[in-house]
Amino acid sequence: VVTVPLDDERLTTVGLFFEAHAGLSRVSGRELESQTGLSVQWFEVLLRLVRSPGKRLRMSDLAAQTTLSASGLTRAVDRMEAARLVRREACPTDRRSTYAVLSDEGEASILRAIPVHVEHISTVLGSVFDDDELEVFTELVRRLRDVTNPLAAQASTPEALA
Amino acid sequence: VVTVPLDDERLTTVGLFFEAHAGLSRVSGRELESQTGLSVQWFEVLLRLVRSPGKRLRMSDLAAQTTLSASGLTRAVDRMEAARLVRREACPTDRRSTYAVLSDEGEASILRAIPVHVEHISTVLGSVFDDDELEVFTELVRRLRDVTNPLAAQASTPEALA
DNA sequence: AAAGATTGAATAATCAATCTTT
DNA sequence: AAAGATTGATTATTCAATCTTT
Repeated sequence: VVTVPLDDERLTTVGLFFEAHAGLSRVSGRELESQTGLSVQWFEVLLRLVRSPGKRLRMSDLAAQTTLSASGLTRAVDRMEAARLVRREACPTDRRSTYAVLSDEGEASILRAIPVHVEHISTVLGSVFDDDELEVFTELVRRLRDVTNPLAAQASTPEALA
Repeated sequence: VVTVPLDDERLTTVGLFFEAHAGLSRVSGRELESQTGLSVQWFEVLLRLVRSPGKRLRMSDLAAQTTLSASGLTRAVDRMEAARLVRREACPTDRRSTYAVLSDEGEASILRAIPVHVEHISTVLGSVFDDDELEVFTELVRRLRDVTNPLAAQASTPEALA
């Protein structure tokens, strides 16, 4: 008798979710990298910065909004600074903090990359969902995000950007 | 005039999806690791094996079914073999192939871990979705998975398991 | 003491090259 | 030549420890 649920429904949901992520991540990462020279990670960072007031964000806030840890972000910003996409600036009001600031090159780069990426994911999502389904999917994913990743959720609320 | 869509709806969908994945992965990874000593990756591998006929899978098939690349899987199986959770066995019909085979310890380990993990993700999913929503979500995610990760999709069809 | 950021050391992931078998 | 698997070398990620500022 099988007493362990090898095929529990929620286990399946999570498994599919992880597989979908791995697939989408691989596919859109390849596309993005070949078309724009940006990795998914750099794209994420630059996108956060270009959307932020003053095109800057403190290192710790940027880490909270991406998939990177604090030290992971430090290293990533090192490399992006070497590539002239961002620069570091001291925070005048709290000398513990450092701002990552989008450079002109970084801005040009992300503004070039966004349409390419949007075009690609539109094709993918368009081939999977119709408009209503996309709306439902987005809403359900948003709720899952709010619960599992409250830091990211907080970063995108209007108050947090004030 | 802003000509680049910084807030395209599908870009938001994908962003939320990635944030949700990062959150769920972190949260359930921590829980799984602390409760069972298995990383998400090892859990995935063991789960695939325990579900497979003969509790074994060729290295290349196992790689296709997980988030690991071929060489990534080789390294992971090295470590899991050292931990006595799996062993390698030669394939009698094709000497290029190697089977990764679940050991008794590996089986005990995954059978212990599954209920813990199911319990945890049930709590999370249960706090986000009601039953109908979970069903809708699962179906939409499945379709996204089928398109973006056809290898994983293929692995779970009945024919592929025959 | 705690927050913010960084670093060193260890661990893991990836790419191309390699080896064997088909 | 191509498939299957592995290895070496490089790169990236993580953890704990460190340093400065609050």
